[in-house]
Amino acid sequence: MAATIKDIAKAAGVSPATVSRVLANKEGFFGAQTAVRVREAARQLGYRKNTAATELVTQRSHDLAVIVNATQTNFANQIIEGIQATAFPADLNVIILYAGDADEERQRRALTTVIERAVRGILLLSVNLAPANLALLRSTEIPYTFLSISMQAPQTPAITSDDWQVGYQATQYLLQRGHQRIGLAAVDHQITGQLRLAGYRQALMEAGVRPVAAWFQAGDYSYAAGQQAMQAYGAQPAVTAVLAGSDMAAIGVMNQARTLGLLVPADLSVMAIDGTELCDIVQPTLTSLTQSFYDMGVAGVRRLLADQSTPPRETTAIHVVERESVIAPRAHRSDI
Amino acid sequence: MAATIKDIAKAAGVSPATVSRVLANKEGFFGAQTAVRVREAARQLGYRKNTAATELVTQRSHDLAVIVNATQTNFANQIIEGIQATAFPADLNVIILYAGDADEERQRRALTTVIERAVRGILLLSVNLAPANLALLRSTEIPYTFLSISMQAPQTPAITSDDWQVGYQATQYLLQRGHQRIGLAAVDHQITGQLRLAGYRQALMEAGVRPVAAWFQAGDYSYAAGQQAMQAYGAQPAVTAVLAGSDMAAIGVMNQARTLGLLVPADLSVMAIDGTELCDIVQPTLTSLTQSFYDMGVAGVRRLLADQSTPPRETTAIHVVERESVIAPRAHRSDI
DNA sequence: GCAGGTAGCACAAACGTTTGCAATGGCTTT
DNA sequence: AAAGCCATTGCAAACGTTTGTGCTACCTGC
Repeated sequence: MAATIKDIAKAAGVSPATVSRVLANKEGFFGAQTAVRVREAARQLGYRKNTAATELVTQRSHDLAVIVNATQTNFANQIIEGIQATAFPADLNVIILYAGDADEERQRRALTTVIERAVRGILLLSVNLAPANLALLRSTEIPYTFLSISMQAPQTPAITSDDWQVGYQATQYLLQRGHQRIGLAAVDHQITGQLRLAGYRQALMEAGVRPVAAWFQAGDYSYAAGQQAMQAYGAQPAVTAVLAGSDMAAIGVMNQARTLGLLVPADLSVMAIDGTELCDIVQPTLTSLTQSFYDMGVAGVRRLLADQSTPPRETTAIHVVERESVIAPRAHRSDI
Repeated sequence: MAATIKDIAKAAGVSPATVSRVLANKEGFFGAQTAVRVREAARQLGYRKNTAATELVTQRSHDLAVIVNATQTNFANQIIEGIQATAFPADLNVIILYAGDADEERQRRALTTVIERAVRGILLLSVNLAPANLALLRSTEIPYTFLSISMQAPQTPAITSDDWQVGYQATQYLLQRGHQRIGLAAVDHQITGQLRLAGYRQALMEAGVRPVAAWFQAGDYSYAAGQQAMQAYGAQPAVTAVLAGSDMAAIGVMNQARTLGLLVPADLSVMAIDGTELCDIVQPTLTSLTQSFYDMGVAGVRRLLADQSTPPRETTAIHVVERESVIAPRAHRSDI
């Protein structure tokens, strides 16, 4: 039914080989008027290239796969934008697959789909791969890189923020605004959370503040985790500021604080980690430690295109964006 | 390098045909111990199926393509969840492509990518296809369906909410709460916005209210569009309630209202169309006309799997979810 | 003891494309 | 005028898989 290169060859009175060369624009391999005839025939017949056939013979795909976890991290779009923008000029098509963060089976299926397609590279977008699936990924020759979060296993290539610095710099900023009793909420026990916690503690220590265990409320970066953390701090919180693991978590903290009768930032300062557009649309707007998600996407594609010679771990820039949710604690304010 | 079924055939001492049948589990075509030998050899060699070869010979893909516009509509995830949940049991892999809503070239590229891959079906997720691209899509034999928004062209299959009812029911709800002067903000001039506007006007008329032109502020469903609409209503708005085209737009309206010194809902009620999780995390929480996005995804896949015999247009359920952002207007309240 | 059936497997064609190699013919160079 | 070159094209193999057809050996039932 669908027209093939042979049909065009017949219609244009040339061989399939020539048709292939014309359609692929292999300059210098065909005459000008031949090209015209071929292209016209192709148009007439409504020819569509058969990617499967091409990939079979060339042994090479033009696809770059992005695997995203389903629990929608709201910064995924920014990373994907960066990926697209970089892949496009390199003549790569970006295809995105959703895998459950929790569901190992769905992860496996997404993975095998792209592996069997022999894509050019795989970008894993804040997905925590089950060990078996990581092994599966490693067993192929397809280059891959984790984005935004890295795996525990040391040699897995990843492009992330420097999470230790994330914890450190955010905490430093809060200290600098006069806070001492600072909470850290809704970061997990994986490597990302551990590093942020370590940076946070270091910043406190350097400022001569002994971190108290209750200031740290672990969680999974979700809105609910933020709520729970705030609930744990209570209506008379020991802390004057809370650093939340994500924008969503920060909003959870804020809303729960309000429920407890606390005003943000008058009674409690809140700072978010991520800095997506959510920070701007929420009231009060959220001061954040902002990550360069777009750059992560760009760097991810670059790395897949370049050779794997680059060091496996790479970080992108972070910076503090001041908005409304952080002010000096009561004790430091003149209005007391 | 990569092992093929021929390698397995050699290793297991059978023909490639048998290997293929074993690996495809074509029951009754091979002996039990043969199967064991083949599978073991495949495991040993780290065999990965070559999808390109399979698709070439079977002339059939197991992929279902979803094309999403880049301007991230925050309900896309829900639709995709519905798609995944339905596609998974049908043994379909879901691959997602981003196309710009504005960028015709990116649209075309996403489209040709999936067309040349001969996917089983194409789901277009709130994307407004340029006419040339719609023609391209139509020129293939691949079934497709628009989701969430439909095209002007009458015969394009689509699964959406009944947008007339969206406008009608939301307005009715506001009327019922005592509002008369009701604004409609940030819906576009395309078919979706037109229908909502028509439903809105009908509801007003039935209640004996003559809609005033200035009550309607068109826009593109974005946060900024919401802000602009509210700016147009001004600090002494003629309306007592605003129905916004999306959750994001509603938040834009609310924030701008606050900037103008208006309290929501005390001074102005705001109602959102969509009802995503944003409505719950914002302060005050947003009363919404909620769409069944998950169901849209489900219905979309069903339609592609079933034959095209079903009517081209199909709608999913809508309902009002009451939250905090709508109360009776001042004039109706006892506290005046 | 034989016709007919069946289980298990191999052969080979086919899918649509790319590409190394060879062939052709015209032109330039000496 | 022979030799060489270049532009243009065709031939045919190859990519890895699926599947219709045919073959062999064994079994069943009479």
